[in-house]
Amino acid sequence: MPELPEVETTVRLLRRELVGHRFERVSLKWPRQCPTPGVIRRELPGRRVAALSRRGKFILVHLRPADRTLLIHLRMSGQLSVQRASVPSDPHAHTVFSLDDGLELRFSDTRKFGRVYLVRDPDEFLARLGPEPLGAAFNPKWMRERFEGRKRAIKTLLLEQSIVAGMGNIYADESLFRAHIDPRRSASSLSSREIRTLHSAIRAVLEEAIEHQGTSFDWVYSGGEMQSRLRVYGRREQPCATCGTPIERIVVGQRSTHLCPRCQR
DNA sequence: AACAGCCCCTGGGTGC
DNA sequence: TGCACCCAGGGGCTGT
Repeated sequence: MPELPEVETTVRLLRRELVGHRFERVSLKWPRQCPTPGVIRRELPGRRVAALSRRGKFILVHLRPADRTLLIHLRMSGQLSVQRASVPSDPHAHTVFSLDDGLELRFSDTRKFGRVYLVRDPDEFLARLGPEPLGAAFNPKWMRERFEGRKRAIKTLLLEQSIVAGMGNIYADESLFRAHIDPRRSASSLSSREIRTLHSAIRAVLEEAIEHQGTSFDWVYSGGEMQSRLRVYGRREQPCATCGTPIERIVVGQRSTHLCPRCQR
């Protein structure tokens, strides 16, 4: 699913249900979902959930003892839920964590792109991620430095997790619309003023999306209301809310891209 | 280093 | 109705 706002929403919901519970067993039915199955089976049982957090699009399950951390990436279609073990499991729940009190943490993932890791040092594991877009380290100066000399489309760079952690296709399109910038523009062509505008737009869009619990789409993620506030994503041929020009859908860097050809330059 | 292109998967939608 | 084809929110890997 899931970009930063949807992952953040997931973390907030799971936090209430998971903190304090103890892992008892792990069932791994799709080997590629977990690159180190032996480590997880050996090290996870007996540990309790101390806290949950998010870094980019990764979910971090902090444990006690604290020398291991469970990391989950939902990729395209992953969903996490906490259920009673007696509730029938859905056929795509390839990874199931049995908890105390008869509960299960289920990782459903239709497209099987999601990943689960148990690591010693999450900071090291996530070292290549860029700054959090809502944190102080993500600022116009950082953006300007990263865009310098980069000829690729600005949209493509916004999707690079080493530049800004957690951006995805929906919110990249929405941010560029709100900044009035054409997603095909070379990153190095942006003026300082445009970078400042884009920086503000990214923050505003993500904050609004978190406030509305993210965007619900298809069968992958539900619960959010942000889809009704999107201005370009998924609105091909519908009139731009600002000028009435039909929204265009093009391909940039092999990703579907939505823009208003009149408002974005 | 930067970048284009391919690949991993499944299932829903569309057009013939 | 059946079926081939296209499409998808992510990201890692390859070769140039």
